[in-house]
Parts: sequence; structure tokens; C-alpha cells
Amino acid sequence: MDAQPTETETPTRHLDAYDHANVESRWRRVWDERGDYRTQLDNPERPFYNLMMFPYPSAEGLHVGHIIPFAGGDIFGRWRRLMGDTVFEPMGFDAFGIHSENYAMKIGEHPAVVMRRAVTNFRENQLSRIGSMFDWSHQVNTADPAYYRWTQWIFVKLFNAGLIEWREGAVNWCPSCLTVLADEQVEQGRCERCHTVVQTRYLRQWWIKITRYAQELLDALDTLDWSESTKTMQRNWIGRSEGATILFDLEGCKRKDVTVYTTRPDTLFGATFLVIGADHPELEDFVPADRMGEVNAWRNKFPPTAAAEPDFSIGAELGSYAIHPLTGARLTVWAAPYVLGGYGTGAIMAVPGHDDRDAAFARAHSLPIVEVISGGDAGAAAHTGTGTLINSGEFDGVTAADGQRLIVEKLAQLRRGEQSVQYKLRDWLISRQRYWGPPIPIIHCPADGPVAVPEEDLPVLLPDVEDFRPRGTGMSPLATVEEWVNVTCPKCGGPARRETDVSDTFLDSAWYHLRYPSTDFDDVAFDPERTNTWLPVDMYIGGNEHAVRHLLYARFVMRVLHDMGLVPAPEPYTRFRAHGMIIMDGAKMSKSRGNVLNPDEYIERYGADTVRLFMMYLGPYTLGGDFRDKGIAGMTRFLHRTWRATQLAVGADVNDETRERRRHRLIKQVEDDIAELRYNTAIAYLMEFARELDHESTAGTGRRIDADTLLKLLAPFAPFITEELWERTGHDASVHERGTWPAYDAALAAPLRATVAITVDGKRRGEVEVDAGTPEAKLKELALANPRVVELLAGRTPRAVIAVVDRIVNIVIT
RNA sequence: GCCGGGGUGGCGGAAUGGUAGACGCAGCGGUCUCAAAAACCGCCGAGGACAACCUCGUGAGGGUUCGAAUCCCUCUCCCGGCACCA
Repeated sequence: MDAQPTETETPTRHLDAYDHANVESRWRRVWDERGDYRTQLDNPERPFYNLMMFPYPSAEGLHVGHIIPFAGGDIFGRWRRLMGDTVFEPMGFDAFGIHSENYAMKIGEHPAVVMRRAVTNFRENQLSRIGSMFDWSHQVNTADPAYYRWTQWIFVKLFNAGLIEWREGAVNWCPSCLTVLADEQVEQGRCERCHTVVQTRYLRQWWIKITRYAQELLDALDTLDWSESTKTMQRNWIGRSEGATILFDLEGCKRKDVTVYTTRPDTLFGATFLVIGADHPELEDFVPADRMGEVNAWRNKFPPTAAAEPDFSIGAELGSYAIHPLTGARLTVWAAPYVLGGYGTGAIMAVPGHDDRDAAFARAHSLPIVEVISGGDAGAAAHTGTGTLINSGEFDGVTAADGQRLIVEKLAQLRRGEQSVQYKLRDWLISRQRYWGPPIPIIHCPADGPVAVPEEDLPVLLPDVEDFRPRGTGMSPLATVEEWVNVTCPKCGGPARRETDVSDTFLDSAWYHLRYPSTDFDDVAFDPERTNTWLPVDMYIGGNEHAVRHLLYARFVMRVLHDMGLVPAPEPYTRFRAHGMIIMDGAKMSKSRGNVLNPDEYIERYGADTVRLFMMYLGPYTLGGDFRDKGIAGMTRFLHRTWRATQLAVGADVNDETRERRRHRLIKQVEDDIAELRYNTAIAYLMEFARELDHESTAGTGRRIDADTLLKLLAPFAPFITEELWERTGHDASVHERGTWPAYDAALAAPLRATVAITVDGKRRGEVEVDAGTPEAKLKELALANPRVVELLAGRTPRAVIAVVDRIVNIVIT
């Protein structure tokens, strides 16, 4: 460092070297002792709830990618605090769940033990070191009875409101995790946790009727300030489609009729057969009695699997007939796996002339193809676009759009059909035949059926079971604990049995934002006053991998509680930003690829401040970036420069207008960028300024006010070194003190001079420096007087001269 | 296949209708040093010229415009999501 004052005129005083380890450990201790980040939750001035998705405490610990949400969210929170808000920034642990349990099994320890250790490691060795201002006095742990008591309470509330149902249905079964999964936990037909291909099973399970809220959840997206990508994913997942239901009479089987759903009622005259989903729960009712055996044998040959490739050769003619509602034609009825029993009505009218899948099926089974919309290529693939109706009786000649309307009207007159809206969203299956979760608070009574555990009897404690491994029998390990299972019915007092499944971990995280402000209340899930003060969350940051899981469930639960009058807002997260994914050498960071980096060694080696800055500087926050640690040297240099520049800024605080303008411009740049999470460019501005101040400081003219400004603006990014330097430069209060962000004057932040480019026919030929705001006429005059322009004009008169104030003058000759 | 996002120097990126490449990494040259490291200063898209300068240049092709990385059309590649949803 600059240890020796070499030149007589430099004011260099002895500076000790920047030692990040000492600085960071010291301030961690001081902040903790002073309680700087324990938020006063009652009657706060300008409350701001700043939330980041909480982690599940894997035993491997955090990886570098975690720094992105935790540091990125914290920068925003620290900035809001400096701007004057009372910021509540809690953190907790999503400790229940298959992910945690699977790990415990792998290392052969009890999940309760593993989690206790992992939580301690996460908190003490990792989360506490990254410089985020977490308020640990309001920590949440979903596996704690003090928490899951209220998860069960929410279950009971939903159950009593008729929003939870015990019913049989086709479910996704993971043969490796030995449990059922929600649709949202199946990715490309595989289990999101272990990537095993899931199977379809028919089981009696607990479902939350989220589909009742499909339209509301869709509509309310428009009111949310969320990343567009996340909203798009939710819209697609809810999957609203508009069409019509059409009733076909049946002949030759037990059922008298069947309703199909179509988005193209205009193609009704092109329907040449009907297809029932092979997994339709009532498929047998479509089969003539004498063909039942044959069809069942066929069906068993193709056990439905969720990951099946489309195979249109699979299908069976059932032997019954459907009567076309408008033409009276007899259509054959088929069963095929390409039709889904669970979507729409589970049955379709096949229009092979205008639907690719129906066409493939018709070709495979030599079924008739009729064209009813003009404009298709003869012999080519099905014409799925629009056109004019043909071969459609009285509707010939109308456009497809009119045809849709007219045919539905006609069907409605005949009571054979009506407009209909369908959603892809399915009900949320929450039963898990596993151990590590909150027991579903239900008692099965032979007389009263499923009865909710009374609220005063909650929590239903998870019994301590030695062998917690899943059995694969379709029953949770809890079923083996006889003394726990056998209870009396809360309604009739007769002998009854507990539900032995636990609930999905996503139910735990669907309401945790409500618990944080109320962790000090043990008699309510969330205190009404605290909730009114703090909810909804003002800023939420996390990964887009939760777009259709956690983020959808949390919205649903909040909305239900709001309808019950229990929470003040219908939406949990006012503003949400998905951070980009951090990739490593071009590949997603993951354990299986072996490219996971542990942040501990980086923090140890470079310090949390440097690591935070470096991670935020990789690229645009919402796009992510490639982690290459080579560039980290630039951040180390930047902080060393700041260390020197701010401590040596002892020149007179002259009111130099140029310097003041420069300072105001910096504040505006950094403030505007942080507000939009453009951290990379904010840091670039700070680097530029630090270099300028460094030059002045080493020359003895660095201004105190510039140093103070630099430290304040840098404080959210690098909380430790700025705190240290704030103290070293003679300040008593914390640099992070609420409401101390420097204000800028918009007039001063605007540049005083402008460099205006001069182009001729769009090619840059020179420039001229002028006062900012110099009018167009003057700019044109200056440009035309430019010697280079005169030369190029060679006496000609320009065809046009376009001037834009402070930007450019373009002279058009040709 | 459908829906998002993206493609800019050797590398990460900046600029969202007005000087392309801010800021940083790497590299090259210099100051300091016995030397090296660190630190500091300068250069740093390609081609041409001693130079002032000139030409080309933002995945490819076309268009709109006085002016396009930016807007429109067609195509292509990469990343993410959904995927037999009738």
C-alpha cells in the first residue's frame, strides 16, 4: 500500500492495509451486538417488507448461485433502508420435504438430526457471512412444530371451507421416492427431485381445489408488478382456452350420451369419429357389454404412463356409436392414450381434416377424413388454420370465426352444446406417503368419514419414528405407528384412525411470508395488526424455477385467506423479480455436473464485499451470467482504491460546481439503476467515480463530501468495508443508518456540456462541444461551419439538415 | 411443435431510434524497482495509410428511416419453460 509519504506535497498519511477478514468479522460482531438489523415491527415508519426465497438446508451447504438472490435482494433492502424505509428482511429454512428426507436417507441419519445440523451450518457459517441484514430474531423453520402447527391450521381452514377433498384420481407416482407428486412437481414426465420417470396410479388422495381459483389467479396477474417471464409461465400453466362443449348421443353402450370439448366448433362437420381418453375413469360405460373383456385386455396391455411418447397407432375401436348432433351420422367411438381422460371432458370429437393428432390417428387406423375448412393443401398435413367453411351444410361459405359462433348458437338452440372455457391447471395433490412433513390433520371415522382435527388439538405432532424410510406400499411410514394412528373421532367419540400421509412441502412455503412478522406470537398463525402493517411483501426475489409451483400456490393460499377475511390483501407479493440463472463454464450449476462452487472459500479468500460486488457485476441481474472467477481481481482493485481514495480525501470541501455536478449525476445514476436492479451498471458508475476521487485524493484535493457520497452509494453493495471506512473517516453513526441516502438535485445531475456528433449522410465526420440545451438552429449553424463539412459539401446545398439537441446533427447531401 | 429470453471486441458486458463497444477481465507498452510483485499511467473491433484520415463492422438476408445493435418481415443458432391440453 501507500506506506511511505514519498512526495512532500502529497498529504498521504500512513494507511494500514485493507484486511477484509478483520473488517468483516468485526462489523458482524458489532452489528449483532447492537442489534442493527432487528426490525421494530410495531408502528414502524414506512414499513418495507423485503423478502428472498428461503433455502432448504441441504447438507452440502449453499453454493455460489445462492449469493445471487441473497445478496441481490439485500442490496435492494439496504437501499430502501437508506432511502428512509423501515426494512424487514427475514430469513428462514424450508426444512421439511422430500429433498431433505432423501438426503437423510442417503447418509443414513434421521432427518431431524440432519436438519438441525444443516440449519446451524447454513446460518452460522454461511448466511451470516454474506453481509445480508437478515433479522434472525424472526427466523422461521417449517419443520418446527411452532410453525407446522399453523400449516395444519391452514389445512383445516381450507378443508372446512370445502377447498380440500379426499378423492380417487389418476396421480403421478414416483417409484423411486415412493410417493405421489403434484403435477407441478413433474418435469417432462420425470420426478423433479430424482428424475425418475413417474407412473400413473389411481389412488385416493387429498387434493386442494386450486382450479376453482383458475380465473381469479389468471386475471390478477395483470395487477402484479412481476417479471414478465414469470407471469407468462403462470398464464401458460393455468392454460385458459375458449371453445365449446358438444353433446353426442351414444348407441350400443351403457352411457346414453357424451360431452366433448373442442376449441374448434367450426369444424364440427369434419368430425368423423370420437375418441375417449384411454385413462378415462368411466371408460367401461362406453363399451358394449359383449366387448368389455376385449377392451379391458387391450387397456391393460398399455398401462398408462405419464412419460409416454405420442404413439397414434395405439387405439381401440370400442364398438359403440356416437350420433352427430347436426348431421345424424353414426360415428365410431375409439379409446386412445393420445386423448387425456383428465383434461376437458376426457373425450373429443376427432376432426382429422383439421387437427394434426386426429389426422395421425385417422391415418394409422384408416378412418375417414373430411375437409370442412377451405385453404388446405390437398394431401398434405391437416389444415389447422382458418378459412371458409365447406361441406358444412347450411354453414357453407361463412368464415371460420363466424362458423364458430353460428354453430355454437345452433347447438345451443338444440340444447346440444354451449360455449365453454377450460383450463390446463389441475387440482393440487398434496398427499405424500412420506415421513418428513406435517401430518395431514385429519381423522378418519368409520361413521363420520374424514373429520378435521379440531384447531385446539393442533399441532398433530410428527411422531418420532426410527425407521422413517418410505415403504412403497402406498402408505406413509406413519401408518406403522399404531399408538399414534388409533384415536377417537372428534365428532362422535368412536374409534377412528389418523390420516397417515403428510402434506406437500409446498404447502409449508405457501404461507411463510405471513409467519415471519408474527414469529413472536404462539397463539395465532399471524397477528392481524402485524399482518396489516407488513403484508403484502413489497419486494420478493427468487428463482423462476418456482414460477408455477411455490409462486402459484402462495398466490392461491393468500387469495383464499383473503376471501375468508383473514389477510388484508389478495396477493402475497406486490413486486417479484426473478434473478437470472448463474451458469458455470456454460452449464447450469448442479451437483450432478460437479460444477458447484462453494462460496465459503471465495468469501474466505476475497471477503464477502468483493464476492457480492463481483457476482452483481457479472451481468444484468435478471438475466444471470457465466461465473468465471478470473474477473474478481477487478473488484479487489476497486475496493483497495476506495480504501485509499476515501481515507485520503482530506482536501478542502470547496464548492466546486463541476465537482458538485459530477456528484449529483453519480447519485442519480446509481439510484436509478438500483431501483431497477441494474446492479452491474450501478457498480460501473461507482468504479468510475472511485478512480476520479482517487486521483484527486492522492493529489491532495479529494473532497470529503465526495468520499462520503461514494461510501453511502456503495454501502448497499459492500456493507462491511463502507462501514469501516465510514468510521475511519470520522463518522459516529452507521453508514447504513436509515434515511441517510444522499439526495440529488435533478438540475445539477444533468450534464452542463454536450458533445454533439456531426454526421454527413449518416457517417460521422466530426463533433462539436456545446452548452447543454443549445438549440437546433445553433447546432446546424455550427455543423455547417465545420471545415470538414464544408469540404465534403464542396459548394453544394444540403438536401436536409437534421439536428437533435445534445445529440447529433446530420447533414444530408445525397 | 408452442410460449418466453437472448446472439455486440480475445472474454463478461454497455448503449432500446442519434458518436457502437461505457465499466471490468485478459493482453501489449510504460513509470517505479537491483529485479520481480503490487500500485499507477497509456494503448487495446478488423483492414488500409507516416499521419490527418478512409473503408468495413452488433448471428444471416431483406425492409422502414435523414439516421437502425435498437423498429418491421423472413431465416438461423443458443438458453429457459410447457409439451398428445383437442
